[in-house]
Amino acid sequence: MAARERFAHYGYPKTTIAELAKDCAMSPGNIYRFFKGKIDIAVEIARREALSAVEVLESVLACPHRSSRQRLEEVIFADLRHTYHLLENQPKTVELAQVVVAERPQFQIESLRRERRLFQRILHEGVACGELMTDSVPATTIALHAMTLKYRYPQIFTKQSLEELERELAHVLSLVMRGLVVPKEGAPIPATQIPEEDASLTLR
Amino acid sequence: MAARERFAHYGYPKTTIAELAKDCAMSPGNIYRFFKGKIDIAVEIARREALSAVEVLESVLACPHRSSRQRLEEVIFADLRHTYHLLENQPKTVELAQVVVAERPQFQIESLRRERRLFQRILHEGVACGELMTDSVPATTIALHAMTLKYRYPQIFTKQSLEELERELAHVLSLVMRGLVVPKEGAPIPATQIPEEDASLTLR
DNA sequence: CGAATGAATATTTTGTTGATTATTCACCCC
DNA sequence: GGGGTGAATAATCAACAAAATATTCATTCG
Repeated sequence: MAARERFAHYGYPKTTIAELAKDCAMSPGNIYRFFKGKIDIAVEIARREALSAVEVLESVLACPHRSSRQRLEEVIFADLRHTYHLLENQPKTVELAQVVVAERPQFQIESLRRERRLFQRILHEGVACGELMTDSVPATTIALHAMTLKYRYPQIFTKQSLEELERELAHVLSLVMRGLVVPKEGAPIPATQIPEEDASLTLR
Repeated sequence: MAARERFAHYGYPKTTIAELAKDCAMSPGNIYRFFKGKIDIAVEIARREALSAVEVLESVLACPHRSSRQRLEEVIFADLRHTYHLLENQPKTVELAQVVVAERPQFQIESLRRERRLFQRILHEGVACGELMTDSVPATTIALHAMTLKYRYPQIFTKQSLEELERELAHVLSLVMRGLVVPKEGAPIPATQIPEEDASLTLR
């Protein structure tokens, strides 16, 4: 359904079923053979959006020559940048997401769960190869996810710039990594560096 | 102005200046000799509320026989419990706070700053007595504050119970303390225990 | 004259109505 | 008969009027 452009351009409430039907060369009534209601169209669009965003993040896992710490950090930074740019450049898409979450709370829960699973996978890997240490991977996953919540919903509380948020996130990660990373032969655990903005991770 | 009861009972929008004036045995016009507008009355109430809340938290600092870690943890837990109970039992007070923040964003910024200062004081102390270690107290303060943001605005994103939030917070603190606490003679850093709910810290 | 009033005015909220839009469904076409 | 239509109906939104309320200020009071 390429008519998601309409939502992105005119916004969810201002887009009518009649218009959508016309785009698809259908009658309004026929739309309801594919979707139970208008909101379900939005849900489907948001679902694809969310899946593709996670897929992009997963590409970080595929990169070789990266420590688990780096992977974790890059995923979290990429996430911050992605939602930040969305908020700035695609306000209508954000509005769509808000409508979906308001109407279908389950949607958000599942999105967050997907993201946590990504964290958990990286943590597992890191523990398995002796790079990270933790008593309990699931508990640490939840903690890590909760600690970085602010960077998943930036600009909701504070109106900070991306640069400020990145600097702050670097401090947060430095602190948490000191309790997570296995030190190398007495050397202190280095502070987190803000990674390069990777076009392939933030584009769209 | 004891007529704050009205806001707490009927809510900010449903309380009229005329009622407030009657409570004070005044004419409506005379209120404006004391407050610039209706919102300023709410600001004053919220300000006192916020100050007394911080004062209560500061009483934790006065307690002897407590490590810096314990103090930090107790302040954060007390904060979570305080706002959680407020949200449950005093919805009108929370509404008041939201109105104030919406109208006067500066108010929230200053409340957060006060709280951060409290964190910073504890951190300083801990570093001074060799109990905690960090490169930079200010940076760590900001990081700690950001990491615990979820527990300062509970139930806004998720609808978790207080018990869940406390368990989660304990994991978060365990993780961060491993990077913050100076280990004692090779012994591992213990996990965070959920402190007793101290009536003097959560009452009202 | 400063403190206070309360009627006058400005602003915000509430309620109502008409129009727009979502959804259903009896009916048509291939 | 399955896939589709579009008029009929229900739900929602937008615009406007009426009512309630915040704020001002000329006037009074002590």
